[in-house]
Amino acid sequence: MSKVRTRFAPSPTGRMHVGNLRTALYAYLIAKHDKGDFILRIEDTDQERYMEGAVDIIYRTLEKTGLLHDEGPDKDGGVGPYVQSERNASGLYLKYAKQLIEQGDAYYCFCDQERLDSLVSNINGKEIRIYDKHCLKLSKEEVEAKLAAGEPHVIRFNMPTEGTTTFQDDIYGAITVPNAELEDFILIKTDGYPTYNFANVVDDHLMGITHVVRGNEYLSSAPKYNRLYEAFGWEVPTYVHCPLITNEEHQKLSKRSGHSSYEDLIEQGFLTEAIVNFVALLGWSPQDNREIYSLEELVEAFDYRHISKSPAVFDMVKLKWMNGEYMKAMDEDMFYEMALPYLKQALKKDYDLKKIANMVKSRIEVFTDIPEMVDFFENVLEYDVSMYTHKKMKSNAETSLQVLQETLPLLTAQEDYNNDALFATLSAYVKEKGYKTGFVMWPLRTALSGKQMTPAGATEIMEVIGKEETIKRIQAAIEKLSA
RNA sequence: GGUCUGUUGGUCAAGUGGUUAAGACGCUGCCCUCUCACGGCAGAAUCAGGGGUUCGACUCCCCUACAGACUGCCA
Repeated sequence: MSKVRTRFAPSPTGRMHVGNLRTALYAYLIAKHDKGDFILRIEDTDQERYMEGAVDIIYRTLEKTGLLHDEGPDKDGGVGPYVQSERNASGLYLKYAKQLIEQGDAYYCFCDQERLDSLVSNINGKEIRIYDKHCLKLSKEEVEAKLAAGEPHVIRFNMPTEGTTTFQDDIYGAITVPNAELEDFILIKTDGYPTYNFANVVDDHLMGITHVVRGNEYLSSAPKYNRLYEAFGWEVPTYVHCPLITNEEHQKLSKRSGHSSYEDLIEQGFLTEAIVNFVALLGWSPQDNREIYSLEELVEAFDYRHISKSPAVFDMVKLKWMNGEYMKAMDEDMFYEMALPYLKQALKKDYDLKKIANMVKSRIEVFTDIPEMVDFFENVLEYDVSMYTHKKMKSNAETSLQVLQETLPLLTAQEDYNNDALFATLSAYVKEKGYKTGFVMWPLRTALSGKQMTPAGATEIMEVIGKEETIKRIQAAIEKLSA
């Protein structure tokens, strides 16, 4: 059994879509689970869609997610170059295409756009175009003459019009398609670049790829690759098609849906580890019931035969939950460091931010939750007096006013403003009066925050904002309640 | 329209002829509690429909329905 070699072959057209990320992840896991090689190949044959900087995004994303490649443009493994435009520059694809022409498996096509458009038929509002093998009928002399005259042309594969082609996918099983459906697809474009269909097959073979991992959207076109492999007499690799990831409407994730790319998710406050973990479980599940997996653990547990066939909805709610799990499990210092920018967004004064970070740690799901959760430390926003009424605490505006008036002197006399000391003082008051703790704490917390809920209790808030500010806020609340 | 693929609770899913049909997210309720969150406990909710095959089908076959993908000189 030869060493497993998988590849991730993205096109540099923009940010990395989560579907792509998962494909990369699965390719990586399949290779690494068997101690194989994971190869990065850049498929930049589409000059129109090529985006400056997109290659860097690919490198950066793989680096950050830990999907480190063993071979690639920056790591020669002996089967390079690993960038298709560079491979094309050496005439590689043309050479193979010409071989096919000589064998009669491919032919030059000089049809222009106008003629191609005349082949379009409209069925139920959809444009269907089937090439009619027009140029296959050209004589060798005619072809030579057109070539010599420099006429624009493409090279097409000569597909049989009858019979069927079957290919084997390790997830979906045998898939058979009528050859008439396969069409004479283009191998080499007018601009001299190979199409994805062609470059893919040639490169996968030349690079010794054993498992081709790709999205399910290629499933129906896969049989045409078999024809190509057959024509070349090459061994067909193992195919692993991954189920689609869809949005809530069960449609293929689009770039417009907001949660589509890895970088978008990072900007939305998610952690890389959580994204990788989550995406791994979309279309694959481990043998046990565990859900939290590090990349290393995924490598260990991953068995691609358990990849499912049906599409999976990308559920932001569950991603958030998982992200929250990672947040809670995170080392305090690390969390503090990552939360800092978000804390500073809302907090300008001098606080013990480390303390606030810890308050928030078990309460947020994404970093972007932070600012609005802590903004009350900075100052109390306008709130309604009805907030003092709490059924369970048995408090209302009147009782609250009384509690605030009675505790104000205690808090004024209090020197030690740490949480425990404050709580002890107030507890003594509660006990003396025979109240319930919440009956006293609710109005205090409300007065201090103006919020229905806060990431800290009344005394913790006092500790953070200090005596002066505490007194000030309680006085303001008394005034508000007296009015 | 054609081709291909899929269909277990709202979502992710386990399940491969005999199960009380796991688990997770979310939801609801309760407990804990200086609010919320965390944590703990409990609960509601699923095999698309119809035919077969079989002693027995979520599991195998067929049909229907629905959904999605593809149908580019894009990948």
